[in-house]
This record gives sequence, C-alpha cells and structure tokens, in this order.
Amino acid sequence: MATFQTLPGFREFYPEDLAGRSHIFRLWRQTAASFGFAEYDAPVLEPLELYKAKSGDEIEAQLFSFTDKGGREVALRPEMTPTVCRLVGARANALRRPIKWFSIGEFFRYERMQKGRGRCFFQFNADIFGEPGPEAEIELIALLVQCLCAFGLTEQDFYVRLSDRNLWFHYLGALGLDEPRIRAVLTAVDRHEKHGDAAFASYSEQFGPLDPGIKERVMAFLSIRSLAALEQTLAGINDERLAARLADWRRLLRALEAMGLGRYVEVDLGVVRGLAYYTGFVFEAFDRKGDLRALAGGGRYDDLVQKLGGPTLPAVGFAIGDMTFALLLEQRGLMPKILHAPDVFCVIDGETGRLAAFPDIHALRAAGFRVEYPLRDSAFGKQFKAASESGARLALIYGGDEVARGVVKVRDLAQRSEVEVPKSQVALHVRDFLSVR
RNA sequence: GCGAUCGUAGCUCAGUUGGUUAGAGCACAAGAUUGUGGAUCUUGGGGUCGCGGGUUCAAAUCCCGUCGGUCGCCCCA
Repeated sequence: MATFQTLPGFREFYPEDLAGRSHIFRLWRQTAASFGFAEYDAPVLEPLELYKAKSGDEIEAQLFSFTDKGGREVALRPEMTPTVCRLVGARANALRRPIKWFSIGEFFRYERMQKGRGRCFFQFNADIFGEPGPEAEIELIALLVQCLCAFGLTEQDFYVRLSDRNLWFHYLGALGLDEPRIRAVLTAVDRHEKHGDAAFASYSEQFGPLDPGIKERVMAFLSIRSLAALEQTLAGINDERLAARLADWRRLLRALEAMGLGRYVEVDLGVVRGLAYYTGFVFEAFDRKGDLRALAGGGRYDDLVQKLGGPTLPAVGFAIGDMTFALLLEQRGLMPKILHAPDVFCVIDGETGRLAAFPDIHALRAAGFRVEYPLRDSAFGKQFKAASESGARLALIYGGDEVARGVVKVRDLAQRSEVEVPKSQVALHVRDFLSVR
C-alpha cells in the first residue's frame, strides 16, 4: 500500500507521538518563561553562507543544502546559534539588556541515523547576550537543570559537567604552547575520553610528539574533577588571567550551590566541546547511567555575533535535543501515558439524549472544558468503557429517564460514584468538581 | 563515507528439507448486550511476505542486486 516512504531519518508524529512531544515542549516553555526568557522564532531555511562562515567542510557535508529557484545557495538550519546571533546582532543597540531569549525549533542534519539521532530533530535553545560575567552562566545552567527537573528527573538521573575552554587556553599558554598547538591539544583532550592515548595521534602528526612533561600536565589537568583540585594545580602559576578565571569559577559554583543546584553540577576539565566558537565556560548534561548520548550542551561564545557581522556582544547559550531527552524520560517512566484526556465524557441514549446533551456539551466546551461524546449511538456498556479508557474524570449521563426528569447523572469515573444534578446546574457542578482536583 | 545486523498484517512474531488459498497474539471494528467500566466468547476488516531480477514444474523460503530499519565507527555545530 505504502508506495511512498518517509525520507530516511525523518519522523512522523501520530497523535500519541505528538502528545509526548507537546508535553515536553509545554514544560520547556513554562520553565523558560519562569526564568524570564522571551520566546522567538526564525526561518528554517537560511543562506548557506551563514553556516560556512564559521565552520569547515565536514559541517557543510552534513547540511541539507541546495540552490533555490532564484539561484541562492540555501540550507535547512542545522542549529540555532548563528541565526539567533544574526537576529540579536541586527538590533543589538535597541534591545534591553540582558537579552534572554529562547526558542523551540526543528533542525536538520544529513547524517547517518543512530540511537538518539536522526536527520531532523527539535531543540530547545536558550541564550543570554550582553552579559560578560559568569552571571549569565549561572542563569543558564540553572535553567538547564530546571528544564530537566521539571519532568521529575533528579540528580540520580542526570548531571551537568562543567569545564572552561578559556582556562585551558591560558593554562596551555602558560605551559609555553602557541595557539595552533593549543587547538590541537584541545582536540585531543576532547577525544581522549573515547579514544584514550590515540587521541594525541593527530597532534603528533602535525607538530611531532608532545613534550612528555607537558603531556603529563595535560593529562593531570583533564582529570581535574573539583574546584579545590583546580586551585591546587594553578597555585604555582603566576598569571593574572588565570587568577581572574578562578575568581569566575568560584562565583559560578557558589551561586549554583546557593540555588541548591550544586548536586547537579560536576567540575570536569575533560570536557572541551569539540569545535569552533566556544570561548569560556562550556557545559554538557548527561544521563547518570551513561548509555545515552549528551542530553544538552552549551557554553560561552563571545566572538560569534561579531564574526557574523554584528557588534561585539558577549553571549552564552545551550541547547537540549528532543530525541535523547525523550529516550531518557521513557527509560525512567516519566512520560505520561494519557496526555489528551478529556475532562468530561458524555454517555448518551439515542436521539433524545443527544439533543438534550448538545447544549451542555457546547456550553462546557465554550467554557474551556474538554468534552468528548460518542458520535454515533452505541450500547451503554460500550460508552462507559470508552469513557473509562479516555481518561476522563467525569461522565455525564443523558439517558431517557434523566432527560424526562430534567436532570443529568454525573458519574465520578475514578470513585465510581454518581450524583444527579438539575440540568441547569451541570456546568456549575462540572466546574466545581474539576477545580477541586 | 565505513562496518554489523534485520525486513512476513498497524505492533510483536510463527511459517518444516522450496510444495495447494500465508498464520497467531495484541490492536482495531461489529455482535452477544435497549442503562453502568480495563473481562469473556463469536465474527470481521486488514498482507503483491520491502522492491527488482535470477534459479525451479513450484519461492515468504535458495542466489544476486537494490531500497529501507536498527546499532556501532566518523562526526556531533
């Protein structure tokens, strides 16, 4: 039957699937709003140049790109950051600081599919522009943690690894490495967790073997897992920029501690976040079991707005992907079973009952209640079964007997108890019942 | 781009050394049931066995190709 197939890596959302997705989006929106972030949106299709500007061939290879009918080179957006930089950059002078924005959008990457990765996916993105100090990181890491906790996840389920590219840069500089060598070492550090010593192979190819003394200190540095260890390692080095970074670290960790979020955050200098544009703190959220890919990632990118043609504007941001996150919620049984339950299900006997029920059904719906009824006549037993399966809390019964007496029987489906209510008071009764909860 | 593995109903799968009209459970629908709940029973709809080619009297079954799913590698903005 299915002559046409969904394109590889693309997803369809049947109502049950969409219900789960909407549930996730709803809580993300709610959480971002409670932190005072404003929602924005932007085009899905962008000039190819926007992504070429800051990245290499590898990334271009994973873009859905083509030439449009006007001869423009365009690409489906693979991420939000360049777009939001352009938006903010274009009006930077007119926007009140701090600029706290979020969005939920779909993104596209032409990749091979794997667990938690497809060719299209949704991301929650949150960014703060115009704040150079760690106050921006405090706000964003708190938001990230709450975006996961809002679903019932706890510190048993996930944690945030916190690192600092800026610190790495200064530290490696203090060890006497120049910038190209520093970048090569950072690439090796990024891969070290997965590949072990082999991660340094590419460095050796470019620059010859890394000095054993330096390598030892790199290995020690990437094993740092606490602020105390960090302070101790840097104690012997006299460099004011390193001292200033340490002060930022203390402010950041103290603030998160004060919010009660210390248990979610782990210092981990082994994280450097592979590519390009991060310039300061970087962080990634993982599930504790470690059998899923990263849940979220972000960091500071103070140069990007300018690189994309805007003014100098410091920025921090992160993104949570929907696929890995949904896998985690399902694993932990935190995905609600019924997400579209009506408030009220009507049980109706014949045409007479139907005509009696319609005014109430419409009035309740107009008042904002979710009301369902069988479109066609069917046996009461079936209707009650349907009512029960729908997840509705109340059944309104319009039988011949009730209609004749001008009443409606209201059944509490959970308690299996019934009361009769004069027809004129149905809406009131329903409102009272449902508002009690 | 590379590798492994798998494609039979909406889902999970069975299908003998190749042999008549391809099966089950779940799900869906109808009835038993003309006023009370996740039960039971009966019945029903739904499949060009991913697609194409080959071998054969005969292919879901064997061979080749291809498309797709899943999981890794690369990459992960």
